[in-house]
Amino acid sequence: MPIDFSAPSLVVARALIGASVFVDGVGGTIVETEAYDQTDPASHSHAGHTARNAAMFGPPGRAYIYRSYGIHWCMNFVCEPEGHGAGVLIRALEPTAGIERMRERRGLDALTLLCSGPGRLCQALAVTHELDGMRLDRKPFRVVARRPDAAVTVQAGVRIGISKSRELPWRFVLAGSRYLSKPMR
DNA sequence: TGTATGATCGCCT
DNA sequence: GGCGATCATACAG
Repeated sequence: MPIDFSAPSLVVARALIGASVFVDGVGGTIVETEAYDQTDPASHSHAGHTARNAAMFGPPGRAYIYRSYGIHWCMNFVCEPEGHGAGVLIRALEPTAGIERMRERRGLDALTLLCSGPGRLCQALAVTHELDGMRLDRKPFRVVARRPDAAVTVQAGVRIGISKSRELPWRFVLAGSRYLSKPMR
């Protein structure tokens, strides 16, 4: 069953734990996500439509990619019906495919540092603004839902690196994963 | 193991 | 002019 990206970002963020994402065949299992939507002061979409966040207000099932701190790229999957300004930030992967290419791009050997953080995983998967607004069901993307019978334990907690709406438990992780950007407290 | 800092882009006030 | 949905490095204890 494909993932229903027209669902609320909280539902999609939870459903994505244990799913997989690949860009040109390089990627792995999603182990950490965060939900954002227009009601949320921490979201880029909160203040409305701008050139940067346009993809968030477009159709669901596409990528929203933005530059973070002027240096890194971060990738979201757009959710909810078109115009709602919601998305899920992909924060960490467990690498499973194209690991040598990730190592070259990251200049690192340590498996746990290749994709454990939103900026790191974009560098490892060569994600840039060129993919902003692109459909997730077309090349170069491939998103594979977790198996319905998969035994995954999803843990919820507060999001990382934000100053507004800090208390909302909108971060989701695969319990016990070694590949998180930070351990769940 | 932790705290501090610089890099540097786009949007906002 | 200020501030991030970050990360790597430098240093202290």
